[in-house]
Amino acid sequence: MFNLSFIHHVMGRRSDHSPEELRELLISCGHDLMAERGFARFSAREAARRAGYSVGTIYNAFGQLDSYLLAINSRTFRQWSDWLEHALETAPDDRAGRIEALVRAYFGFADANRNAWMAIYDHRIDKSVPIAREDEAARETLTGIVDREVASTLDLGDPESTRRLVRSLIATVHGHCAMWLSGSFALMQEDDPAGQAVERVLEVLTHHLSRSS
Amino acid sequence: MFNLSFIHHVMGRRSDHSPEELRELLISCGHDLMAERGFARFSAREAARRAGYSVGTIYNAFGQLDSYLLAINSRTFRQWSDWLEHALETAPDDRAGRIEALVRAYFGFADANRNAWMAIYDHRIDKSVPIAREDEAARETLTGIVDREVASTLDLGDPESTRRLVRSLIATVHGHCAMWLSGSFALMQEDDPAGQAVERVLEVLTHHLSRSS
DNA sequence: TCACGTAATTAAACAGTGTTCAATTAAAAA
DNA sequence: TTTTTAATTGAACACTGTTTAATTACGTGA
Repeated sequence: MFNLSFIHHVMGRRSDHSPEELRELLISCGHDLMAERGFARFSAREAARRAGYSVGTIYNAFGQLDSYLLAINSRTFRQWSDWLEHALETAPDDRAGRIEALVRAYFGFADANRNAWMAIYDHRIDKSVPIAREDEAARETLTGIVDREVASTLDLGDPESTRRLVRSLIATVHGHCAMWLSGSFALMQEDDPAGQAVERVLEVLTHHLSRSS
Repeated sequence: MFNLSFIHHVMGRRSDHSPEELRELLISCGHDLMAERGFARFSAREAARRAGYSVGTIYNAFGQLDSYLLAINSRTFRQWSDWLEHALETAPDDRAGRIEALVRAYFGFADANRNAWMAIYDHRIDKSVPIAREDEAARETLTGIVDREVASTLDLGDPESTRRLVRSLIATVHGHCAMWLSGSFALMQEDDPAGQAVERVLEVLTHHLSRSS
């Protein structure tokens, strides 16, 4: 008969990666692929291939594709938080200066990581997908930074009001950033969307400062 | 031989639809499909099937898929503009009242047409795709409405400054709306994002009104 | 009326995708 | 060493978008 021994399959339990290492490896390769291709052209097969595994391994490690994508985006969230913290370290000491640094860093990260950043919002998950504790934490860390910064600038009587305002300001900045990267602002011939966002945020903050004093 | 005459193909030029009618039919079916499935699960094959044609006809009529999707989203833009105009007709006569009506209608349309509305932002086109004049017009009509309303409320000396502010306010409202429909606000326990957007817009407008008077 | 050329329409082919699953095999346990 | 367990695979399935050769309805000219 024919000799088919040259078809060599590496399978079975492998000791070269522990379960945690494997997840880490897959997330790392997936994140790289997401960064260079973007969400629409992301491929689980290709991500697994780059990690030296096949598709099934992703389903093994994450259960479903959505959980894998969630984990990839969580990595982006953590990088984003680090980026913001780093920018705040070298920010001027006055209130407006720190807020401006924060907003510009928000834009800066999105600009420097367009595909990965947009993937966060491209990935729509419905409620049936369980969100791991660590994925939730990665997202909360980001809003936590903004919470902290705004709270040190602005102290409304009710902490709940401050919380709502912070969310609203995040949405404001997000809107500018999203429309910028989607090209809507280019059509509108606005060349400094970050600057506009900074102005809006400061206007709103001064409005609430004068009200609360 | 076998009698295969029961396999009946309807092809060639068909007189039941003029080119314009065909485009209209495809856009209509595509828009319906987009509304019920959303961008991620949209299928050109299925859209063509519903129109009674096959995929190739879409490529015939629109050249490339991106142009077809652009046309579908343009329909959403026109419906959106109509929705806003209609809301403004029954709005209170004072300035703040009209602005609030506008913002709430912005949210109202997005809420009532979630999939179609999100598809506008889900569809990323690169610069190589030519944008038809009518597609551009559909988008300009929407910003035109906001331009008009804000201009009647606020008259900064420089018309260019007003234009930039209007874009920024659109981004502000868009940010709130996008984060709302993506579920980010639900996680943040904000139950009236439209109200928050209205407040931010009015705060910014009053700030600029007091500056210019 | 009939043939001809044009243009609309199709099915099929191609290279991908996500998802599932039986088969395989490496490693751990007995 | 044998048995059990669990990780890994490739193939199968039903879909995508995109391109293209083949088909055929239609308008036109003779």
